[in-house]
Amino acid sequence: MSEAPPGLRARKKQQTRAHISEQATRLFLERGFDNVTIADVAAAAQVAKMTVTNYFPRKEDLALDLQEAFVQGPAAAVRDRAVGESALAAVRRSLLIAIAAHDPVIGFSGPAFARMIAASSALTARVREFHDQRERALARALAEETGAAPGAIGPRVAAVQLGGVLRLLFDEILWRTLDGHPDEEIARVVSAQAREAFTLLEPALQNYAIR
Amino acid sequence: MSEAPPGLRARKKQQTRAHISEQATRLFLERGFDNVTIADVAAAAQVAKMTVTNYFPRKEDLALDLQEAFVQGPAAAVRDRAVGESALAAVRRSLLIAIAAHDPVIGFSGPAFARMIAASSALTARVREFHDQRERALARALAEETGAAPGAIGPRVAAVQLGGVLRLLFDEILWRTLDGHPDEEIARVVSAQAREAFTLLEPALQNYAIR
DNA sequence: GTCAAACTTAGACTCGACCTAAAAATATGT
DNA sequence: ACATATTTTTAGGTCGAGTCTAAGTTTGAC
Repeated sequence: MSEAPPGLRARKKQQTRAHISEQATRLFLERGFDNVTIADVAAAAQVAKMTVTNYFPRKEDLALDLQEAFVQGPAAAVRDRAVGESALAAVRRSLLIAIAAHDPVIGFSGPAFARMIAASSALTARVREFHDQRERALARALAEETGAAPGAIGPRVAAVQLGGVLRLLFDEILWRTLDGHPDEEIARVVSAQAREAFTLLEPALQNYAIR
Repeated sequence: MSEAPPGLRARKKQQTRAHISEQATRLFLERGFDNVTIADVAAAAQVAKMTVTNYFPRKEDLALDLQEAFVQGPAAAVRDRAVGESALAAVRRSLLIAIAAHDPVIGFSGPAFARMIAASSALTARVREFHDQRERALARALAEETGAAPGAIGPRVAAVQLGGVLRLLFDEILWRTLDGHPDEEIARVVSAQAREAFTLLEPALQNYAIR
């Protein structure tokens, strides 16, 4: 059930899904999210409208495909932290690596993509929702890692702080991309901002969730 | 222009607006946000559909009328803080007062209202947007009060921390209301949680923005 | 009282989201 | 290889939010 060679049907599904996503992204970048209808996407991908909404229940999902990595990233960073490393240090380390790599997941998505998001309130709302889910995932991870009592406030306050700083820096990268700055420069500037921001959290979180 | 006795037209506008809002709220609480159409509201208020969307561009605005107080509250608390009081202390103080007063603005809105919000993803998304706007307003206030350089990261990190804790406690109140607990008990429990949460922020913010 | 501005109305339209029934494609058992 | 079952795709429709326009009505100013 879980194994076995993928099979024709499964392969075709992946193909169709990828094809629809590609066509959608192309159209969105060309014309802007709100100026492309689901029918347009279906026509470009040569499938029925229903097939598009079948693979992507919400239109926003057509444009934002990195959801999983985005939401689970920081929680995973905490779970995988080194011995002696605090949650703050783990999140900071993984963020600085992502910044240096110009990782699309944390906002390095190119000017066209940044414009697409900023121009659509539906998309910014969806991104906001992802930030929220990410913070919840982080809170769960922190609760498990610290063995906190269920419903305890500690992990949630820590998640608010770490997740909030990540959100703040994501916005910063997006904004600077919109402003036309090159990725190299943005990485330099935001890297410094990240260090500064996490330093401000250190008095509260320096010794939190050390493995 | 800004003064002069209100005038018949202005009074009627306020009246119409209030009347539509009342009818809408009544219907939403009776049947749930998603089970009431704008046409239903228009019919109940005996106006044209267009008049409803004229006063309330988004359907969610029909249900969430406390926006202004919600968004500006914490920023105002910071601006009005006492001499020698930190931003954290000011926000905490105003929150504890609001909790003791069972203030609807911070989540004491009754079980029916809480159910209405929780049941509608459109409404929870809008609430999330308000949290975001509130944090931005707070960041602006903190930047002004500390005389930070434009674009500085300090006030934004502080706003993330304070705004995040407020959001967390708002959710807590809503959740406990949904769970059927009486306001009195919720106020007691959340009051304690608030003190605990702000205490966790103290190492980072104890001396921030003291007037 | 007349006229201009502001507000309301009816009706149409687009689009996202949802549903259903049928058709097409693929997998499975003999 | 064939018949049958399951999954996926399709066509067509409904609903409701949001937007627009043109015409009607009310109010305020001169």
